[in-house]
Amino acid sequence: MADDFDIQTFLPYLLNRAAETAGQAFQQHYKARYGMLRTEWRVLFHLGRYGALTATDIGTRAGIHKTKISRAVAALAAKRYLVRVTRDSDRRQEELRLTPAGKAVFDDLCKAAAAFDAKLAARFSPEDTATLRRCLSVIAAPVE
Amino acid sequence: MADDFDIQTFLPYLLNRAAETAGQAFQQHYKARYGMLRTEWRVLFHLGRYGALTATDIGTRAGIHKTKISRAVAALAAKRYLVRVTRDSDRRQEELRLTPAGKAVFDDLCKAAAAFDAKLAARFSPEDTATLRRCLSVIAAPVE
DNA sequence: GCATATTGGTTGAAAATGTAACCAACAAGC
DNA sequence: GCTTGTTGGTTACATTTTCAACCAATATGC
Repeated sequence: MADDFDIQTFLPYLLNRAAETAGQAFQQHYKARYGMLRTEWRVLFHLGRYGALTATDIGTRAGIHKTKISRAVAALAAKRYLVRVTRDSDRRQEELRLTPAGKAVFDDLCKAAAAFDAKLAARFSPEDTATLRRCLSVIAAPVE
Repeated sequence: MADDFDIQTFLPYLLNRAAETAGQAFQQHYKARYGMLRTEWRVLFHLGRYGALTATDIGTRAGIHKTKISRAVAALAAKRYLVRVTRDSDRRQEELRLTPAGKAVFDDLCKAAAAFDAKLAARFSPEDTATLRRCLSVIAAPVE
């Protein structure tokens, strides 16, 4: 029977609820202050952290579908947070680069993110936090 | 500067990616086989596990907004997986009950869920899995 | 060179979600 | 009784997401 199974401990359910709670709480920073959507913040982040990338690069690294990237890039470009530079080597590709304004937002959000992360992690012992991050990385990685 | 912060270890990001990977993988069971959405599966689950509840009850327990519940209940009713019984004590409330068909789907999905969960958990030591579940529960709980 | 397939990225329509307004049943004050 | 406020639940509309079709640039086979 199904009585020995409880959704309260079901990992996909727990993961989703935890992700939603944490995500909602952090979204304040990029949404309220900069009117950004989650995908926009992620794209911004990747560019700030890893330098100029193409849309496909970001999609691959972050596991985001290209249509979502495309729209996030358009939104960020409209906000003047990034510029697109068509590559000479292959004129289909465009390199995305943060503008100074985009870099400033990135810096600000990184600070907020680091603080937020620290506050979350502070609820557990360092060992548990490390275990948590490790397990999450494993689960997030595409199945073997 | 923002160089000491990496999104790869940022908990909201990790949580979201892990939740998405796990959720996508499990969704096969309820989506492909029964044409259900995630909220539908959750509502079904709560009814199967905890007996007759009202829409508001489920929303409170699962942290789902009432419009999502409302639509999920309508979809489940259309599939004849549940029936609504207006309460005499308060005719605004409707008790939701699984039909035999709904119960059968619930049983099947519980089996699949238990197997899926076991497979996920098997990637870690029992201690780490316990830590993972505990941390996720804490994070998922509304902030104090 | 030319035809075909592939890749980077965008666009449009359909599905799903979020927000707010809404309706009916109840409760409280008077 | 009548007004006002609250609650359970649905509906309408705007925003997002998803899916498929699409266009242009490049690569491949001949």
